[in-house]
Amino acid sequence: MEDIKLPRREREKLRQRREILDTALDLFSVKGYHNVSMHEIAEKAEFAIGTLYKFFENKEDLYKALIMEQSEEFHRVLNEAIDISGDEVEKIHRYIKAKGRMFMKNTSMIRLYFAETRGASFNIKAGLDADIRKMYDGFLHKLATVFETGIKKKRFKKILDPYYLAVALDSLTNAFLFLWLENPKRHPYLKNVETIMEIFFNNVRVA
Amino acid sequence: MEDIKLPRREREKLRQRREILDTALDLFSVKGYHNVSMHEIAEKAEFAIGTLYKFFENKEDLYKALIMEQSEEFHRVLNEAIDISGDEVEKIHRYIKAKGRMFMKNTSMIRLYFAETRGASFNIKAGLDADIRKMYDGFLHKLATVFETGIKKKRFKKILDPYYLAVALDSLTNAFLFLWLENPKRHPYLKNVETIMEIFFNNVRVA
DNA sequence: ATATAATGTGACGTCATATTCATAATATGA
DNA sequence: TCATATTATGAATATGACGTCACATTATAT
Repeated sequence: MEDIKLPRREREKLRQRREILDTALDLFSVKGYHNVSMHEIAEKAEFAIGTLYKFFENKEDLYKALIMEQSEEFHRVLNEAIDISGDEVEKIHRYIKAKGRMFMKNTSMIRLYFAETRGASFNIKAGLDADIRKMYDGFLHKLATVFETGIKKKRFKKILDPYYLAVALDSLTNAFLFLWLENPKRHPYLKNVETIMEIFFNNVRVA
Repeated sequence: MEDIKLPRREREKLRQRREILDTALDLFSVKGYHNVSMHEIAEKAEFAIGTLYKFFENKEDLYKALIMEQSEEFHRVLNEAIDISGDEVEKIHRYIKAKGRMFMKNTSMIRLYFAETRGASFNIKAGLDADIRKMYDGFLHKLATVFETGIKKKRFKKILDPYYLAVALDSLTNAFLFLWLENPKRHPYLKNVETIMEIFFNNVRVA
């Protein structure tokens, strides 16, 4: 975060770049990659077509820049949630809540993010997908270490591979966040944070 | 299934239609809707372009026919798994296994199916999405009744909304099936069926 | 065997969209 | 202020895909 002392011209450029990306995010997240034209982005962002090509090689390049930026922000927040100190259950609780906040703060971003990590990403020919998967899996492994530590400390049962626990928890949070996306009033995520904790940490079956 | 006694010509037509759809499935599931042209489908299926338009109004129509057919088959099998008699845990076990079999039998279909039900479906303008969601949600509600009955019979704790239990279970199975898709040797689903049952029916936390 | 109907074909028209580049507008600094 | 460099513009071009339709091929009936 040391972008404070750039030459005026450079800062101006960055600001324009940001405006283009923000506009593109709005459009892509609602209509999808193939249903948004460069003209549309240019018009909505109030730039000429040519200007877009000053900032990005081509449409795919613009899209990649957008996705990478958003994904990095998303993962930064999630990693932070489990990095700061606390016991294992706390960390997990924090992660579930932080993820929820990220969703609520920017649903556009989320829609795009999931188009890339979930449903096979058909938008972009190659490269991007792999990068994001790597970040995603990196986070899952980190989450797995939380479980691993919990098991070592005998807080959690040692019945399962920690990585699988991480995968399971991640998928549960996604499921409830999707419910929330579809119908926020009917399925308030904050209430369901506890549901997730229940499912994960308590028996469903009667002993 | 009473298509045995159609006039020869009609049967021939159906066979051709099927060939087109099968080819389209291969292509769409790998490259996505927008990266497959009608020409490409025609060529791979060894028909002329014009012939495709004898069977389907347009590209979108072809795609819809494909998705609906595949989705119906998928849900037919899942519904069957929880319809036949047995106690609630058995039904759930059967569902998890049936879903796994469907994945393994036809991964192409699955990729397409998830592109539609998961990641926001940007492919098709309207209509299809809603139909599939409806089928999907119908199934979830049916799965929920299994939990509901289980709770009534005091097999399951009454701590959670049965619908949420269904959503959670569905999402867990998806997560492990995605793992399997990515790396079948490393993450064999059949072994993970038990993992899923463990997570769902046993405490993770030490009592 | 021939006429007629049904079906299959693929070159081509049309259109949408990505990208380019000559020119205009603007900024810089002497 | 004016010459020069930098940046923005958008009309024009290149590309590629959908979908049509006049014609070719094949099947059916007399």
